[in-house]
Amino acid sequence: MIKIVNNFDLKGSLFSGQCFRMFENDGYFYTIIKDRILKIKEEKEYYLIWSNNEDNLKEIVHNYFDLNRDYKKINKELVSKDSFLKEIINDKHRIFRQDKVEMFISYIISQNNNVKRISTSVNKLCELFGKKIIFENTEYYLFPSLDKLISLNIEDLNLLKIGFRDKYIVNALEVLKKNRNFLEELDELNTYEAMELLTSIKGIGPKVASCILMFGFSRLDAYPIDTWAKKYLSKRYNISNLDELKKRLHDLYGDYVGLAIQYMYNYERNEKSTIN
DNA sequence: ATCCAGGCGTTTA
DNA sequence: TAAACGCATGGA
Repeated sequence: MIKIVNNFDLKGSLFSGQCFRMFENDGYFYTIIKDRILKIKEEKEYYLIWSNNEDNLKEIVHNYFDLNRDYKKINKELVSKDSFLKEIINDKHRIFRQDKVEMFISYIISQNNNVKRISTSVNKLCELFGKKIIFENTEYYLFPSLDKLISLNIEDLNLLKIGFRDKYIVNALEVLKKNRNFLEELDELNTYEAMELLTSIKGIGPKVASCILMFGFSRLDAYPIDTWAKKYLSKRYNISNLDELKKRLHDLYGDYVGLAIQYMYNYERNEKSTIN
């Protein structure tokens, strides 16, 4: 068991819709970092964390939850540029640094979909094709390995019941099959170039590409504008020309435009909160 | 029953 | 070239 300081909003960040394999059970939060199952207990001043592999766990957890970044400072900067953000920013929200392959696949599934069903589908993918792990007498399934993923065909993916998205995944996996280092190489590009490359893949549009970069590559200058963020933005801007709006947002918020948009998303989605 | 969900690709006017 | 439309599925 390790202890980390409770100075961020684990629950809110976990269930904000950025990750899909989290759950809460019997007073504990669970999430999975690659091959490690995390079981987390929230206490007043600390989070207590157990895992099937606790080697170097503290560092891995700090990295995953992005605890080394000074969000308070960034937020102060954002508010100084746009006082409207004051009522919607959250100094305790964190953008997790998740697995690139997992984000690549998960956010293709996310399109025209809701968080609950995305979660069900991603978990199903893991149960069908991922490695089983036993932790504290309970079974968990890891996200499938790259080898396993690129071996999957359309019939395999049909089992997920994700409709038209299955063929997009097969197509995207073709890219990884041709170049297993595609995502690592993508990390060498700037966000604009990475967007261009990702959206050149059939089935990956600007929204999905932004989320992959934001949550898999920690690019806070991406533009994850979904239906919720649009609802917020439509109150202040004419969103009929999305590219023009993105330019204005970047001018306003700079390299943290994605984080600013994330606050809008959280605010709008939580306001309507129907546990979706 | 109709609408919508962390949209995208294709067709149409 | 922008707007409209179809797409699979399931929950509200």
